[in-house]
Parts: sequence; C-alpha cells; structure tokens
Amino acid sequence: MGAFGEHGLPERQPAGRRRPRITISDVSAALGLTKSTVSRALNGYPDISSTTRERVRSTAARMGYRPLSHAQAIRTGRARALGLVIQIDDHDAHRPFLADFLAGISFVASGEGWTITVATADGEAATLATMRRLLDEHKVDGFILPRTLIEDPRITLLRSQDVPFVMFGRTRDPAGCAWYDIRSEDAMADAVRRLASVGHRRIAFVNGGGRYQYSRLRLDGFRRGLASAGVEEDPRLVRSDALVPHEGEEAAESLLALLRPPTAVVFAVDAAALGLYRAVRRRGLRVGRHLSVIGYDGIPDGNHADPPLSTYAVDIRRAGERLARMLIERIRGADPERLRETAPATFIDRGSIAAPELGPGDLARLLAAGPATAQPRR
Amino acid sequence: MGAFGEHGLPERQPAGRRRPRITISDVSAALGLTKSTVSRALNGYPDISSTTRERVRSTAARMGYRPLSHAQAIRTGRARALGLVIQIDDHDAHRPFLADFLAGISFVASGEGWTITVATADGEAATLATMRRLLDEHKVDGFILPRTLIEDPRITLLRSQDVPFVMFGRTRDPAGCAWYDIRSEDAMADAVRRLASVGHRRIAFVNGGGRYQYSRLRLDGFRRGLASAGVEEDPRLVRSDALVPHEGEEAAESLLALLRPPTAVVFAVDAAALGLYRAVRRRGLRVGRHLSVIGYDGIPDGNHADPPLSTYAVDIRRAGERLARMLIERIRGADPERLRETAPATFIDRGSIAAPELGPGDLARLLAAGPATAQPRR
DNA sequence: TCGCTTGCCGAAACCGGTTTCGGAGAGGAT
DNA sequence: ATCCTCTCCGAAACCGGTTTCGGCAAGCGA
Repeated sequence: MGAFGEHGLPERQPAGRRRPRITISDVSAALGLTKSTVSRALNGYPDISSTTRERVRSTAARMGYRPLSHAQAIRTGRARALGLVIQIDDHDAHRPFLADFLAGISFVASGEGWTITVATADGEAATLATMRRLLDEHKVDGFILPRTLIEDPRITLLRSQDVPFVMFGRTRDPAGCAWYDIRSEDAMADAVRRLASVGHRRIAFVNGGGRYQYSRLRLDGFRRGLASAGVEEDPRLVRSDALVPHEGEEAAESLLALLRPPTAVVFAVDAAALGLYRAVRRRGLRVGRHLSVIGYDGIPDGNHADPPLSTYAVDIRRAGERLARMLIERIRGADPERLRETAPATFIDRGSIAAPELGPGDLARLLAAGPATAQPRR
Repeated sequence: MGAFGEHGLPERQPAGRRRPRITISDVSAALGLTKSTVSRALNGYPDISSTTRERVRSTAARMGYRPLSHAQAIRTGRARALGLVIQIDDHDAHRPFLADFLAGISFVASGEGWTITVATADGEAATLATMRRLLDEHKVDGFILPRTLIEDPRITLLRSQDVPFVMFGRTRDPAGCAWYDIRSEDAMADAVRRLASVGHRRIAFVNGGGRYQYSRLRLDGFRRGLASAGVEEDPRLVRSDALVPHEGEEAAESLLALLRPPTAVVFAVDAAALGLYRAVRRRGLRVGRHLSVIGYDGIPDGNHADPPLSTYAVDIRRAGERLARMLIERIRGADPERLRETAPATFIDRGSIAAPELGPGDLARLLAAGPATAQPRR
C-alpha cells in the first residue's frame, strides 16, 4: 500500500489512454528504497549489496521498468542512439541493400535497447554539418560510417572530438579506428584466377571511384590475381572511376576499341558492369560468349541482365549487425584497435563468364566489322 | 562581464575538446533574465512582452543556443523525432528507393530541427512491438507508416493510443487518418488506355498483394481503364498476389497457357513484371514485339531488362518530404483530415510496349508450338 | 486616492533520472 | 568498552530544460 501515495493518483492521461509509464520513483517506492539506491543498483555500482541489487533488479523487471533514455541522457550525456548519416549524392552500391543494412543494425541495437538515428545529407560539407548537429544536440553517442574514403574528413572530425565510431570499410590511417569490411580485394584476385583458369589471358579491370579506400584495395587484389595466375599486367587494360552504368559503358567502349581488346573484364562495381552489357549488345555480341564479365556487389539488377551477371555477393545484413555490435562496445569503452573484422564476399556464378570463344585477334576483327553487322537480333 | 560568473569557468571537457554547449542558463545570464523567462520567450508564451521576446530571440540566436531536445522531452514528453518502422519480411517495392525516401524525410526533418528514428522489424507482431517500445520510451512523437494495408493493425494501435501518424498509402477506414499517396489507380487506367490505343484488345492484369490497399485501388483503376477504352473485361485475364519475379513468372505462365492469351499485360508491381520476361524468353519470344508489358514502381532493375520495362515512376523523395511535413504538422496539432494529399505517377516509355504484331489466335499457335521452336537465340 | 485589473517577469517546483556526499550501523582490533 | 574501518544506503544536489504560481508595477475606472 502507499506505493503510489506520493503521487496522488496519476489521472493525467493526455487524451488517449496511454498507460502511465512506471518511473524509477515507482520502483523505489515499491521497494521502500530511494531513487538513488535503485539507480545505482541497476547501474551496477559497487556500493550496493548484492542482495539489494538482486531485489531491485527483479522487482524492476517484474514491474516492467525501463529507464527513459533521454532522462538519463540529460545527466550522462548519452542517448543510447547510434548515428548513421547517408550521403545521398554519393554513389552507393549499397543503396539497394540499405534496408538490409538497417535491418542488421536495428536487430542488434534493439536487442540492447538502443535506437538508430539516421539522417541523409547532400554533399560532404552537409554530411559533416549534420554529424556535428547530431553530436551537438547529443542525439547520438557514436557513428557508423559507410563507404570510407582513403582520406576521410568524417574520421578527422570524429577523432578530433573524441567521438566513438566504426567504419564500414578501411582507411589510410587506421590509428584509433574500428572497422568491419569485406575483403573485396580477395574477390578481385579470385575473379582473375577464375577467368585465367578457363583460358583468359587478356583480362581487363574497371575500377570504382578513386577516393574510396576500396578502390585501392581492389586494384591491388586484381594485380595479385594476375600475378598468381601468371598473367602479365597490361596497363592499357585498366580503367577507373566507373560507378554507374553510364561510366561502365564508356570504359567498356574504350576497352573494346583497343587493338587487342580483352576477352574478359573484371568490374569493381556491379552497376558499372551493367553498362558493359549495353556496349556489347550494341555490337551485336553477347556477354558470356564473346566477352566474359565479373562484377562485384551482388546488386539485384544483375539478376535481370541477359545473361545474368556473375558477381560477388556481400552479406550486408551481417555487416550491419557486426558494426552495430562493435559501435556499442566502442561507446562502452572498448579499445578500437581490438574492434576490427573482415569477412569474405561470396562468388555467385550466374553465367556471364565462360571460356574465351575467340582470341583477342578474332574478337578485334569481329569488333572492327562494326556495329553494322550486328543489328538488333530480334 | 560576469555572464558566466555563476559557472566558475567550465573546464569540464570530457576528453576531446568538444566545446561546451551553451545552455539556457548561459543565455539567461547573458540577458540578466531568468531561465523561465527565456524559456517562455522562446516558446512564444503570451505573458512575455514582445520587446523582451525579441531581445531573447536575437541573443539566443547570436549565441547559437539550441535547446537540448531530450532535456525538453523529459518535461514535455516530446522528443522531436519522427519514427519509421520498416517491416523487412514484407515485400516492399520501395526498398530500392529507401535511401530516397529517407532523403525526403530527412530533408524536411532536419530543416525543422527534428530527427528520424528508424527501426526494422521482422513480421507484423514485431513491428507492433517495436512501435510500442519506441512510444513507451518516448523515442518518437509520431510515425510514418509505409505500405498501408486495407486493415492495418498499426493504425489500430496508434489510434487507440492517440499517437500522431501519417500513412504512405490509404486504408479502408480513413477516420482520423492523414495520408500521402500516389494515384496508382490512375496509372493502371492510363496503362490500359495506352495499350488499347495502339490496338490491344486482350489486356491482362497481374495485381500485387491482396492485403495492401493499393491492390484494391489498382484493380479498380485497371477496370476503369478497360471501361473507358471500351474493352470488355475478361476475368480469366486477371491474376493477383504477384510481388516478386518468381510470382510474376508464374502468373505469366498461366496467362500464356490460355486458349486465347493476352497480347498485353499490365503489372501492378515492376518486380513481378520482370518475371514475365523469363517466361517469354523461355518461349523464344520477345517482350515488346510479341507481348507488350507495362509495370509500375519504376524500379531501376527494369532499366536493365531487355527491352527495358516501360513503367510508372514514383517521386518517392517528394513523398518522404510531404509525409515528414505532414507528420510534423500533425504532431503540432493539425487536423488529420486536412492532411491528405495524392500525386500522380509518371509514365516512362522504355520500349516494352508496341502495337500487337499478332492476334491472340496467332500468338496462341506460336505458343502452342512450344518452347522447342524457340531455343536460345544466341 | 483607492482598489482592481492587467501585463510582465522572477522564484521555485517539476520532469526522471544520475551522482556526490555523508552518516548510520556492523564488525574487528586494541 | 572504545575507536576505527568498512559496507551500504539515504539525502540532496544536479542535469537542462518547462511550467505553475505569485507578486510587483503600471494603468484604469470610480
């Protein structure tokens, strides 16, 4: 009795009958303790006896008490929220997977009673401004940084403010950084080896954006693949900055215009690889038969190309899960250098690669014949 | 001088040199007023003289003061956050556009100093539980509901708790509901008229999921299109519950197996329409030539089909903007019945429709010849 | 001139938590 | 028996705001 006596019957229901939350005062009153004791018990302070601690824990749980995160935030400064700022002007192969990525983050965050605050921003400056605002207003306790750059101003900002963060991707200067990343460099190397193993010797590489750390890694992987397959690298077969179909198409055009064109092309980005289809189709040729292609990312669009694009799929939901887990640990004080993980991508063969039907010479002649010979094969 | 005297030099920098936020006390001290006066001035209370109000406003602005939303929330119960719960097991044609949707919401929300809290949930029960949790913890002030159902338990929940919300889509019982929606029913009618105008008389319709309100509307639109084109409806040409390529493929198969198959198919969902391509290709026929197709949604995948899928595109960023705006107004007390908007979708002709080359009879004979005649046309 | 509104602001309580400080009581050593 | 040290909890301040309440002064009518 009297547990709610101090409150004078809470009949202040705004309009709807939301049941009135139970507060820490309710719990303390029910236990005959003070708020401070309950608070310290629940937060594991050492000056509370284990008997009391357990008693508090169990009745708090039984009463369904959960502290109001922003009421705590006002004192502790921590909102129990993970921040994610998505730069929309940016190319982002992950965009089709954003829902999966969020699902992974949300799954872990919800389990820990944390929430996710997302924002979008147009341009690098706006991204930084948004992050600053979120920090300034204590809306988030840390950030997940998608698509890290070789030199990333976000990292500079967060480091200077001493704000916890985890990166999806690596960066040049890893000091104090925690990350989760897919070893796409291994995928590139694997792609080259696969192509070489069925007979390709002229293998081209079309890379992604130069500012991204992954581009550097994937180029390295491509070269490693060539080396391990015993194929000498030909610099004329390398292109870069192809992120969207249009750019991929241009790269493909310039490759096909070579005197000795490649018989296979490895793309660092699926979306760019789809551009090659257009170039090939325009010439009346067929991907997979006349020209082998491998992409990376596993975007769903690739499934509907003809033939479907062979690629490396990324488990992006798991990436979200791991990143959320790591960020929470990081916020709780874990050493960032201990929070570093990578995972492999998975090859999916959908039919866009095959043994070379023609040598580069024959292919060149076929191409030289021009689009004229190759009209709509309807 | 002395404006910060009470504070005794704020040298409590946690670790990084985050500049110490300026609080309402800083502002009031600088003005020689009390916190309460500053608070009421900024919140537009009538018992503050307009001179004082302006003086407070301007110095607050000059000092860069912005109230801590969770400090206000503890008293007001409002967190200045918009909630978005994404049900991931759900089919969602909007998924590829999630980033755009968020961009729209974020653009408006940021402009007003609000934030977005997103969560994902697996299944209807989990969605409701998540919403309840967010409400219980006062994490959000209202919700944007994507993909509304004919009977939507989320609406029931929010109505009963008197929580503000806006729907992306309509619902059966609109009492107390605010919404933004695309008039996809008009798009379906337009699709039929387009097909009829180039000579199609046997036009099929493959609808989406039966629980969604949009399915009901799109079927109505399809029928309206037939009526206005003077084509009699044939119930054998209507399918439903096709949301993904696989289901669309099945629907296409059963339509093509008819004694008098359609010469054109309208799909309520792009993703399902892509399934038809597979069925048609397997028969050695060609979309656009032998069978016309129109989809809806404007998903990017459709661009890479061969021929690209003609469809109706939705400006989903704008949807996000409008919904955010409406939700904020709703939270501020606007009448929901006043917050209702619809917008048209835009037809994009990419080449998957044409005048019927064959009558249904000829098409049937061609189909009856079986896939044997129609092997890989490589 | 007096009393009564009215306009305007300060004082203080309050929201739901956290954290500091101090003291009561138990136990051990002397 | 006295003193000292821990252990454990209560009291109260605090975080950064909002809101209630009351009072002072000016303005007004009588």
